[in-house]
Amino acid sequence: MTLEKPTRRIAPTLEAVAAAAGVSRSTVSRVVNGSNRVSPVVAATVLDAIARLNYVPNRAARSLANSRTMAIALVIPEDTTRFFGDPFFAEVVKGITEALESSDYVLNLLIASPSAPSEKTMRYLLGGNVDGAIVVSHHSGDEFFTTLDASLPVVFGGRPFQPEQHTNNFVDVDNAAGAALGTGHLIDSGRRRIGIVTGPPDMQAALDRTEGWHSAMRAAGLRDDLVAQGDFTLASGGDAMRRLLELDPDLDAVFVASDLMAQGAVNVLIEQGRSVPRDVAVVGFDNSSAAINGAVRLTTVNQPSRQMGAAMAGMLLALLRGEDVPRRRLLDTTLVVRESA
Amino acid sequence: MTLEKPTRRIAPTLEAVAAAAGVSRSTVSRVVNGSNRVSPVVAATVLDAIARLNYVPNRAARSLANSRTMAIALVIPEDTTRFFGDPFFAEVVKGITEALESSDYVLNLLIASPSAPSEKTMRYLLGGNVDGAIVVSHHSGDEFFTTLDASLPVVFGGRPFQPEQHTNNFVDVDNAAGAALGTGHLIDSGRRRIGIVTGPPDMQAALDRTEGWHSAMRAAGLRDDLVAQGDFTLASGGDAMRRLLELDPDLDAVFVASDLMAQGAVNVLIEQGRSVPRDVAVVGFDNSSAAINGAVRLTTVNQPSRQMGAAMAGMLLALLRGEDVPRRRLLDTTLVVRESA
DNA sequence: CTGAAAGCGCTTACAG
DNA sequence: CTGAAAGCGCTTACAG
Repeated sequence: MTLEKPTRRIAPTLEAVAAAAGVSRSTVSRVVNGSNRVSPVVAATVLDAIARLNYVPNRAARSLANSRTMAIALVIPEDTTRFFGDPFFAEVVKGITEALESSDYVLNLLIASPSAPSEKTMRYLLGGNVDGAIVVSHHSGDEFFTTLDASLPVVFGGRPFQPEQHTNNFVDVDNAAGAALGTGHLIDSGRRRIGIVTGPPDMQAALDRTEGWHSAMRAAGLRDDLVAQGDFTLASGGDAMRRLLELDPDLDAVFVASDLMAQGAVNVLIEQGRSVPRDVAVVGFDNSSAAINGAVRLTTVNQPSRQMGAAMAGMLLALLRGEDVPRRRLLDTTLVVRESA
Repeated sequence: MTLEKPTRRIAPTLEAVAAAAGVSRSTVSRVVNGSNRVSPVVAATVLDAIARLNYVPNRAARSLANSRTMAIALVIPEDTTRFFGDPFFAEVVKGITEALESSDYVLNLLIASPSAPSEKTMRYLLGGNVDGAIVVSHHSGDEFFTTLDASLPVVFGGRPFQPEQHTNNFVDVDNAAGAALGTGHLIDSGRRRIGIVTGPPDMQAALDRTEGWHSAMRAAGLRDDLVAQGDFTLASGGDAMRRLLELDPDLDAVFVASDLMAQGAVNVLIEQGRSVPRDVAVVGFDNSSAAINGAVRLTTVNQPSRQMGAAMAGMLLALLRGEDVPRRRLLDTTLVVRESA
């Protein structure tokens, strides 16, 4: 396909290709779909005709005939600003789109409400408009999505809150282990009064990270009572930091459950005249661009966000191919040491 | 549609509804499509059957029959991380999705290369897979998109670089006027040595903002030679700021063509021991969340990003309805004064 | 206002 | 390996 000036000329059909190649529609269909039950010579003739006519199969017709849409929904049960405002998700989306680029699937963007999906969203997902779905940023209370896999192949970005007796496919990191890793770095560097800024309790990853902090603290014989809740936004990180400072002005470190929140926390620390990391050391989570964009470059727990996105898409693609794939995939976290701790 | 447990039951067809209602398929089709050529009583019966069977029309069949896809492409000719990394775009996307929520259209995400679209992208766009497209973050050199409107209704987010004799539909602000507004604020507050951090020269908005700065400076009789180029990323803003400081260590203000870059510039200023705004005043552009997320809250030129997104979607929807709408829409910028200037 | 019928552009058993 | 034919689930003139 050369980059000629686009025109609204009538698109050639399978029929036209068949006529041009002097074969039946069945045969053209077979070569288009890569069937091997076509003789090489005939296939070559057909391919030639396709190129000559610049034939592109009609998706709707194809979809109607074989009931496959070649579309995947990217479901984001989250406020857009919140979701796209976090560079971690930008990387995940990038991984997904890259992995899909070489496939024939297209991505349908479905922004759903954090609480419950709209009727339009439900109808769309259940109405056979997509072959599968990737759900990112899942919150508890949204059982619609966790039971959606009864109707559709679904992969979650991050282990979702699951109804009893139900498990979903997902790609994630071991959040508890990652949090323990980050907290351990603070402990190892001699910090003793270590607080945490958590994520929202309706997200599994937030809960797991909090738990990792608790266990690392207890294992080191340190008090794990300095807790303030955030919601994964920058502003909430600052607010939580303020509360921690009130709870204990003598704290010497804080583990923050996301880099964006950590950036907010660092801003507040500086604002209140504390030096980072001298007075207060800060460890973030994600290793997104938020970790290097702020006033202080953050030491943080790395999540391979891009690969996670690619893994989500890869898992879904395998599912759609009917392959029997491992239903959960945990990637590794690592510690990235920079200035903040 | 109640939130019952999704199952892979065979979806009821138009045919089934017709049988249940005791009418022809034509009639059911008419009530589904809101035709008024149906008697009220019959319509009621049909509606009842539709509700009872939980009927949802098959998109593919519909699309095949009337060659409308009810899908819109959101084309992003930009690196994902870059695009989604800028909160300004997050707001625009939010405006678009909100405006589309009440329509029957779905949004297909098309991430294209900044240089040239992939063959897959071109085929998709020209292959009748969408009814229209919204192109955001357009760069020069990409004539494919600016000539795409010969085949498809297209709306640009931001006035695109246009080939000669060609104009595109777009929604934008008057970038030059906005930049002059921001620069004027610096001048009015007594600053005299005012630099600029520009956006990339392959984007029209960047060029226009630079021009607005030039004209405001010249109108005030000030030297407009303190220029450093960025690319709308945070890091580039910092780099450009460093260069400006080398060009003239005595500069007392800088107009930065985006908040994200301004955030980077502020970081560098602080790092180099300059107080903002005392030593150097900074005015950004966008009034995105980047303006309030950094170490210093930015004075900035507000773009109504959410409304811009909504306007893009609205314009495209009108075009798809066949309405004769104004092909370009300029929204107003305003100055938002905070701490940085 | 309503229905019978053709048609949208593919895929897929079924024969051969 | 190849083709004729039915069928996917809708819409839309065309009659009446």
